[in-house]
Amino acid sequence: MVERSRSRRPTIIDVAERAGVSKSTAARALAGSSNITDETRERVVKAAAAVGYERNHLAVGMRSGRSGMLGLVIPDIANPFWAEVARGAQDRAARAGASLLVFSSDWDPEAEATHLRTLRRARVDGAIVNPVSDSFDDLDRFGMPCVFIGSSAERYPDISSVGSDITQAVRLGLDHLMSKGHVAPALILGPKSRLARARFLRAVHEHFVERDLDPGVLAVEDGEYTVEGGREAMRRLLAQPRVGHLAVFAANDMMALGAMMAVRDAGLDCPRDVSILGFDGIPSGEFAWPGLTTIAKPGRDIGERAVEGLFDEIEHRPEHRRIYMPCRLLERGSLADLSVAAPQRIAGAGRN
Amino acid sequence: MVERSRSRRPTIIDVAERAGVSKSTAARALAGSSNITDETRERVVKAAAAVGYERNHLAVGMRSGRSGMLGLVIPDIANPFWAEVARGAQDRAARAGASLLVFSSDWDPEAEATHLRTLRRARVDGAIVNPVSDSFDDLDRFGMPCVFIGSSAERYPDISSVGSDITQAVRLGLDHLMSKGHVAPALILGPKSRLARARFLRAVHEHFVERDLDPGVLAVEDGEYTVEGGREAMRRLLAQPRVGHLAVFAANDMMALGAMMAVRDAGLDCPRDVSILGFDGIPSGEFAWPGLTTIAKPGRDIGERAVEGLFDEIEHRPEHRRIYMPCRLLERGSLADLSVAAPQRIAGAGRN
DNA sequence: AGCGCTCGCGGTAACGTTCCCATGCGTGGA
DNA sequence: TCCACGCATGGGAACGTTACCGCGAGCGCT
Repeated sequence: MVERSRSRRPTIIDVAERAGVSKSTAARALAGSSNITDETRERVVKAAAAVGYERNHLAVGMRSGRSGMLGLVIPDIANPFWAEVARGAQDRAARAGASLLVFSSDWDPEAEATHLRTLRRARVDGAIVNPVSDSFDDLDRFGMPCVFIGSSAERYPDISSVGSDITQAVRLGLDHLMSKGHVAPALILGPKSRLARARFLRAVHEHFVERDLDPGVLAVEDGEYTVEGGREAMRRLLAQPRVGHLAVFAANDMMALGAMMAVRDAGLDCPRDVSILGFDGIPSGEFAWPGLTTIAKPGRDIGERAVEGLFDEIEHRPEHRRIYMPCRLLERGSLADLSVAAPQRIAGAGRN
Repeated sequence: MVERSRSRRPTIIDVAERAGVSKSTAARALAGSSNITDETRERVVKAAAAVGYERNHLAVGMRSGRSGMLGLVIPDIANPFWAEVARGAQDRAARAGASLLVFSSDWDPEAEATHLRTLRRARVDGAIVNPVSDSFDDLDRFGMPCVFIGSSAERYPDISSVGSDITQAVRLGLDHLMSKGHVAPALILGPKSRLARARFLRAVHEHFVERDLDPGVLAVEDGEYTVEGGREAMRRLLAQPRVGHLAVFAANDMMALGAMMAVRDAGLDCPRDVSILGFDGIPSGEFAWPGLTTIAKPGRDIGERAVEGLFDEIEHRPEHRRIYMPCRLLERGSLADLSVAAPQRIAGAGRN
């Protein structure tokens, strides 16, 4: 049974005294390292258990310069994608015996700066950051080993980063759309200021050019990365004159769900009249009706790889690698199959 | 401009030297405390800015016994409800200048114990825990100020806790159901082992008894707190003979969404044939079709209050309070209104 | 048998901070 | 004019840990 003093947490000195050795010996025994008699080690370990000793990581950190803590600064932990990233990072860190300090920046550069300062003061060994601003000059604001997550990381060639492979994801999506007979999907994209938008668009263009198709014919609508943004974008799309079935590739699941609402608002049916493909893989897509077919980003894997990259950075193995994690297709019900079901419907579909 | 040494982070001694004072004076100046000439203080502050000094919280923690960090152990940060709790806790902690160490236990008591040990070693000032097991004996495993979250906290009278007010939530739900003409809803509850289930059921009974109704007539199905659990429970419910419209009150939104799927699987329509009321307020409910009417738990508020309670605990203001946060109704589209549309249907409704 | 090496252990310094106490100077009152 | 008090500052210890160095004993090799 553990004797727990009411007043003070036991230190290694308490352990040493109880074991009848010096604190150096006790430390060595507990570190499991070299030059210790098995008998002495056992005595120390027993004493440690008896007094309920638990190594003080603050003191260890002070002495070694390693706190065993990592920072994670993401836009919002309550956002399902970022929660997945956090979960992956947390699991990977825990497996390496590290802890994770989590902060949400709410897409606010000032909050981000505050949190980074807090992390530096806490002497975290390094930080994983999704930079909220697409452009900021002063990389000194980090002042510790860092790994970036997301597309905006591209702007900082000196910092290694982990993100999803947007190019692969877009190709996956377009191929799937084509396999279902949707040759020229409309695009619902994010704000022009965001780097991810350019990446998405570039991938679409490449894919079309490779197939000798003209990407110029594609309708494009921009919006905020929100349900409302997608809803409005879809409204504008539906207001345009068109022939036949309408297929939409949204750059974000929230927008896709918003688009789905707009379709319903307009008295149309998804997937009968409009097909919608999302991008993210958030859980809500599963419960929508129809289920949202989407390209899922591997949020958890991204978090894990970011931690691994951060360890590399901390150990001064500066691979400075830019890692793009592959995405995968989540096929649910929001895409009509124009290719097989009813060829005659292709002509007649979407009479509106 | 900040001079940042390649090698070493500046300490208070660097600041003191640059300002031409002793480290005691520098510390006093930076602490903003007593007995310092304005001129000296200014010189120190300038020197600190010049060398880019940032107080080492590890050292502060060692010296003061306060690390400025709090622990949060929840089942799964990737679960939307817990992510909300984490967000609230994080914001409240940040407002008090504290950082949050987040861990996911995955409903595994062993993982929970490991994380608590890690938190103790990190010398967090306290921890917020959702105890995964409904019963565990050894409260010593905490060994630091603690606040519990959730129903299972009820078993530990010595530890203050924060949770949602299940009684109020159930009444709110039942009142709303009755106002829509659903007098005897079927219940989809969690596993019998969970304390929350008993709380829920007790609240239902009280509510019925107060109205001189017999709670014995209510159909009850149990299941895991998952989509699949809800789906199966609903399947069993639909297999029972019944007359008229079926109303269901699920103890959890995931189960409610699963139930909605089962309704669709059976070729029925929600809310035309079956009304479903959920409990949690997860975002996915908004995107389901129809939108899930539900009782929303104030996850964020719970996280905030838990941190406040933890501060009380740390400051030895042992209020030992049991706080129940009120829930609110989120009205969407999954409930049929039998009271106005077709009064004659009420007679036939919910006889089962 | 003697020398040297290895091994087990103890002592001490150092990490960066804050707090307590001492010191010295200036000022006001008797 | 002298003493006492207050205030700004400096010096040192302590928080708990680990790394380094040194010492003594034992053992093996020449």
